[in-house]
Amino acid sequence: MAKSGAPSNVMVRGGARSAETRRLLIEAAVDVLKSDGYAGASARVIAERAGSNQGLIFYHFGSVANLLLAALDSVSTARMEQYGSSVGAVGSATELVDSATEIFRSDLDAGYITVLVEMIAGASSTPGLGAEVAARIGPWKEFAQLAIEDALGDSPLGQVLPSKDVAYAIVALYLGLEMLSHLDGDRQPALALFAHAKQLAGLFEAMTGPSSTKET
Amino acid sequence: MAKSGAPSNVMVRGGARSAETRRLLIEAAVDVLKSDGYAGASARVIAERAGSNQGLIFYHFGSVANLLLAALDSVSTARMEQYGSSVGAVGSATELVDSATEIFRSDLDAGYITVLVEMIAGASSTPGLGAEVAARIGPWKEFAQLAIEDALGDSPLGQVLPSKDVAYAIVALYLGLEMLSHLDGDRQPALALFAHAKQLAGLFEAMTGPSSTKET
DNA sequence: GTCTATACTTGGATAGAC
DNA sequence: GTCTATCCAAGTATAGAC
Repeated sequence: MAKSGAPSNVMVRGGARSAETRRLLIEAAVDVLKSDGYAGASARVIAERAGSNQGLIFYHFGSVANLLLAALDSVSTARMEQYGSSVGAVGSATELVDSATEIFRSDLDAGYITVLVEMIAGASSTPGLGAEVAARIGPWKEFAQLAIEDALGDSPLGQVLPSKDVAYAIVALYLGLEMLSHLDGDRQPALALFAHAKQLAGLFEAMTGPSSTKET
Repeated sequence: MAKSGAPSNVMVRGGARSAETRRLLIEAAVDVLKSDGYAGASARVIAERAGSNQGLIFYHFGSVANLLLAALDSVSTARMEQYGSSVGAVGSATELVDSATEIFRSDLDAGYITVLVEMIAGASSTPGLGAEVAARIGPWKEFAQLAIEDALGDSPLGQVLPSKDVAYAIVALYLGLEMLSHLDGDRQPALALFAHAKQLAGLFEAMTGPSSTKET
């Protein structure tokens, strides 16, 4: 039963050729999600952008939805690898805002949040997809929560606001800001908000005194 | 040239029968956007839910996208009529949060924000749709801005934070919270946030003194 | 003027070629 | 094992019936 035949439902096949094809398709899927959204992400369009045949999508991933989930995974992984290190470096509210600003700007330019938004919104149209997407947002929330706890954990504000709820809000805000920025083709208003947030953070730190910052 | 014939690109036709068909189609379009999202909102699906013929969509609206825009207009209008009166009644930060909470809960149940989210996310896939949707978000931003100015206009916080930027953030947050709530099928985390916001508003009012509330 | 039947296009999925 | 040619369903749009 070892080397036997017909493509099963379970993905991930052996050959190096296969891996390369998969990589190209995932890359193209991410690209199409960014430019044409979920509704425009058909097997044909994705395959064409990958310079590949549309049938391969069903061979390698079983369905378009599965490929799109793989694309979301790819983006999530890339993002976490990119930012995972910068979490620990945060020590105060202003630094947290600075870090968040940089991450948001970077995410916006890379189109990471676009992919996430399109997958969330698109999930409504494909039965079963919602749960899969929901499961993949966990890391995004956890990442935000970790950053918040690192920065505000033992400060007065940290006592009042549960980090989990705040993380939820931050992720929601990211999604919403992406949508509006993307729609208007103008990221300026969103970035202006981060500038205000930094002002507020500074104000808050001044009010509660320098002792509120974490010392390692 | 008065009573002449062939359906032009410009919509809105005369008869009462026509108006009724249009109404049914718009209603169905809103419904389908809520349940199946933009990607699932095809002419066939919408027409079937309206108990109507799919060809009528193209006769009355010229394209599916135009019908969906009409659906968005319908939702926007209904929402503004529903909440327009409650804006003036707000006099303090806590009242503003209370009002916002109620509006958010109502929006969530009615599916208004779902329609908006789907249209924004879906706009990526249809050329030209983005600009149309963007133009229709103006009122939502203005509504939020007006409410904020009413509540915070001459308070200390109102001096620091430009109402336009804050309104932008609020709308973005609404969109994001809707997406997450909708995806998880759980509105509890989002509503918990409003509870926290009320705490903060109360804290803020206590700090700045009762003089910061508006007197009419 | 309003609506239905039909034409044509694109999309998902697979049977079969290599 | 990997990929391509082909099938059928679903989509948009319109020509023509009422």
